[in-house]
Amino acid sequence: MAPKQILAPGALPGLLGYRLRLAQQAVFRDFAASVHGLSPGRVGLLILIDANPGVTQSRLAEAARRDRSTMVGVLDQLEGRGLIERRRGEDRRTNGLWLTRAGRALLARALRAIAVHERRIATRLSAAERRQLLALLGKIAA
Amino acid sequence: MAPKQILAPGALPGLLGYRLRLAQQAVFRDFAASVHGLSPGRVGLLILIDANPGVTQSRLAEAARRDRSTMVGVLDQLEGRGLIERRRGEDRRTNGLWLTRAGRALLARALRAIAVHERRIATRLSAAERRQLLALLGKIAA
DNA sequence: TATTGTTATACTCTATAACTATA
DNA sequence: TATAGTTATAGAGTATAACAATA
Repeated sequence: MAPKQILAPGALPGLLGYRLRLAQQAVFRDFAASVHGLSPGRVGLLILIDANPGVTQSRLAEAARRDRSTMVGVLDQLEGRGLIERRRGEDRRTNGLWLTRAGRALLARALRAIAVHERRIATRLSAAERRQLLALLGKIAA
Repeated sequence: MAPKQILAPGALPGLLGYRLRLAQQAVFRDFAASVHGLSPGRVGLLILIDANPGVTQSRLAEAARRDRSTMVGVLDQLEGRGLIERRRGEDRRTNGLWLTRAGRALLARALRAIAVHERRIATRLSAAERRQLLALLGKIAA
C-alpha cells in the first residue's frame, strides 16, 4: 500500500472567515450529544421563548433570522416533544409560545450542559483571553 | 396594527459558541455573491486542489472533513463547470484532481474577492486585533 | 389590503450502506 | 481482504410561493 498523501494547507489558514468556521465547527461538534439531542439552534429557540413568554411565531422567526414557514416544522417538533405550547393569541391570527414545565426542565439541563461545554472550550483560554475573544467577535458581528 | 414585540435576548449573548456562530454567519453572508456563485466550501476545495495537484478524491475528502461519497457530487459540479479535471491514477482505483486553466482563473478571481471581503470584515479591527483574533481562534480549533 | 400561520415543494449539504473495480 | 470511487437513499435545515383565516 502506498503511503497516504500529505496535503499542503493552501491559502486557507490565514483567512479570518475560514478560521471562524473551523472554530465554530470544533465548538459545536459534540454539542448535540451533550444536550439530549437538541441542536444549538433548538436550544437557542428555547432560550428565546423562555426570555419572551408569549412571543409569536413570526417574531420568534425574525429574532432567529429564519423564515416564518421554517419555524412551523421546528415548533411542531418542539411541541411534539412536549417542550413548548402554542396558545391562540388575542389577535387570533397569532400563536403565542410558552415553555411547558418539561421544556423549562430540559432547558435548565441544557444550560448546565452548555456551561460545561463552554468550560471545556475555554480550557485553552485564560479568563482574560476569553473576554478578549468575545470582545473581538463582538466587533465583527453586530 | 399593534407595535411589534421587542425581544429580550435571553441567555445567548455571553456564550462563546453562539458568538462564534454569529460572527461566522456575518462573515459569510455576502460571500457567495462576491465570488461568482462559489460557496466558501467550494473555494476551499479549489484552494486545496491548487496546493495539491493530483490529490485523490479520498485524500481531498479527508482534508475537507467530508465523507468521500459527499465529494463525488461536489466534484461532478466543479468538473461540469470546467473548473477541475479528473485523471485516472497510476493506481487505477484513484482519480487525481487538477485545476483546469478556467479553474485557476476563477480561483484567482475568487481569491481577490476574498481579500476584499477580508478587508471589509477587518475594517472594524486593527491589524493587531486581527492577529490577536486569529491567535485566539487557533487556540480553540486544532 | 396586509399579516399570521400553514402547506406544498424544492434546494443544499451532509451521511450511511452497498456495489464495482481494482489492489 | 481492503481501498477508491460510485450510486441509491435519507435526513437536517433552509427557502419561496400560494392559501385560508383574520385584522
